[in-house]
Amino acid sequence: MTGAWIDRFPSLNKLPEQVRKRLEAESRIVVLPEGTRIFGAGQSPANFLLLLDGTIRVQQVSESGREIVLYRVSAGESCALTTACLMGHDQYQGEGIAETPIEAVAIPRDTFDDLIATSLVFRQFVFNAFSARITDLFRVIDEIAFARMDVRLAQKLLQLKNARGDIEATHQQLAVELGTAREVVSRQLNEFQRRGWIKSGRGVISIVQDSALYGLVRSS
Amino acid sequence: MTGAWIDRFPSLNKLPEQVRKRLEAESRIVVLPEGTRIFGAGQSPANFLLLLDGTIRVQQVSESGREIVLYRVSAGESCALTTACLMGHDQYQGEGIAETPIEAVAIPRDTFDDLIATSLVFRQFVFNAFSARITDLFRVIDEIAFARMDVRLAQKLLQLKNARGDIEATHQQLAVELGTAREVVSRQLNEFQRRGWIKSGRGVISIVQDSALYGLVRSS
DNA sequence: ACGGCTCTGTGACAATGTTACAGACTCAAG
DNA sequence: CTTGAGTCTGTAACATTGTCACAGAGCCGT
Repeated sequence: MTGAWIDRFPSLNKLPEQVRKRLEAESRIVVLPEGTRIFGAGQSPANFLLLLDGTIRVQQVSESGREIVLYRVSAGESCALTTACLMGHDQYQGEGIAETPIEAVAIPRDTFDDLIATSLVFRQFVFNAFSARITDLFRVIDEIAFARMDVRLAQKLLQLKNARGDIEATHQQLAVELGTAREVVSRQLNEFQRRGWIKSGRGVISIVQDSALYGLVRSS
Repeated sequence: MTGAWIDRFPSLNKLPEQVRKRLEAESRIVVLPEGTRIFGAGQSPANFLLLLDGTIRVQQVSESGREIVLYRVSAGESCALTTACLMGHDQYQGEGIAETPIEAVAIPRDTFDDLIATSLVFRQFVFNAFSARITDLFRVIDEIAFARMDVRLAQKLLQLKNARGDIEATHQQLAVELGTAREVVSRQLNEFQRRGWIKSGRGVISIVQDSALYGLVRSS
C-alpha cells in the first residue's frame, strides 16, 4: 500500500507525471500512535500533512484549563491549518491530537509550494480544506454563542453514538466536546435519563429513545 | 491614485512585469458606500478583494436574530475568506458589512489563480490572510467559551475608545460585538459606572478611569 | 480486603441569558 | 412648540449555565 497512497487522492492523480514523481519521492509516510500531540504549543511539524488513516482532534485549551473540541480531521483530508498557521502569523493556539493511530503523508514545504504553483487541482484541494475548517469554526461559534446546552448535548450524543446506540465517553469528555463544565453535562444527562431518553452508566451512555433526542435538536 | 494602488501592497510590487501588467489591466477598483453588505446570504462577489480603504465588519447572525462580530478587515488586508468560501464548500455563514465607505481592488477569479500560481510572495500573502482570520476565530471562540463578560466588555471598551476616551456605541451595538444580550451589557456598564470607571450617556460612553479597566483585563 | 484512582451525584451559589415591561431621549411633522 | 413615533436605557423576575466544594460509588492493582 505504501507505494499507492497517492491513489487515495483522486485530485493528485491528475498531476503532471514529473511533479507526481517528485511528490512520491520527496514525501514520506509517517505513522503516529494514538494520543500523539501532532501540533500545538511547542510542536513544529513544518510539513504539510495528508491524512491516510485515523482521525485528528483539534481543540483549544484555555488558561484556566478548560477545553473545547473545535473539529476533527479524518482520512482523506489535509491538515492545511498546520501549514498555514506555521507559515502565517503569530503562534498557533489550538492543538491537534491523534485520536486514533495515525498514518499520514508528510510533504515538505518546498514540494508543497511546487504543487501549489503547478496544479490548479491541488490548489483547490488545499483551499477547500481551508474553507471547510473555517466553516467548522463558524459553526462552533454559532453553537457556543447561541445554542442551548440541552440541544447541543443531544446533538453530540447522536453524533457520537455507535451502531448499538451507545456513546463511550465520560461526562468530562462530553464536557470538553461542548466546551462546558462536567457538572453541566451531568445535570443534562440526569434530566435526559429522568425522561427515559437515555440510560447512563460509568463511561458509557445508551440511547433509549433517539427520536426524543432528534426531536429536541429539530425543535431548536 | 487609481493607477498606483499596487504600490500599497509591497508584496505585489515584486511580481514579474508581465503578471503585474495583467493584474493592473484586469482588476478594477470598486467603491462601496457605508453599510453595503459585501457578502453573505445571497451576495456573490466572485472576486478576490484587496481592501484599499475602509473597514469591513464580518459577523454571524443566528436564526434567533442574535449577532456576533467575528473580526474586521482593514485597509491593506485581503478578504481572502470571500473567495475561499465561494470556492469551497457549502454556503458561507457569515456576512461582511462595510463599516465605512469602502475602496477596494477586485481581482477576477482567473487572474487570482494566475497570481497564486506565479508568485510565491502573493501566495504567502493570501495564506497569511487566511491564517490571520483563523487566528481571529480561535480567539473569538476562546473568549466566548471561557472569558467572563465583565472582562470582555472592559476589553472591548478599551479597544473601541477614540482619542478622547469615548466610545460611540449603543448598548445594543456593544452586545453584538460580544455576542450577548443588550441587558447584559447594560448591567455591566451600570456596575462600571457605580464604581466610577465610566460615565454613560445615550449612545456614548466615556472612560473615566481606564487604569481600572486595564486592571480588570489583566487580572483575567 | 484495602487503598488509590477515576467517575458521577448533588447542593449552594454566582454569572449570564430571557422576557416583559416602563420611562427617557431624539427628531421630525404638524 | 407640541405631539407622536422610534430608539435607547433601566429594571425586575425568572431560567439557564458556570463554579465551587464536597461525598459516594465503581474500578483496579496489591
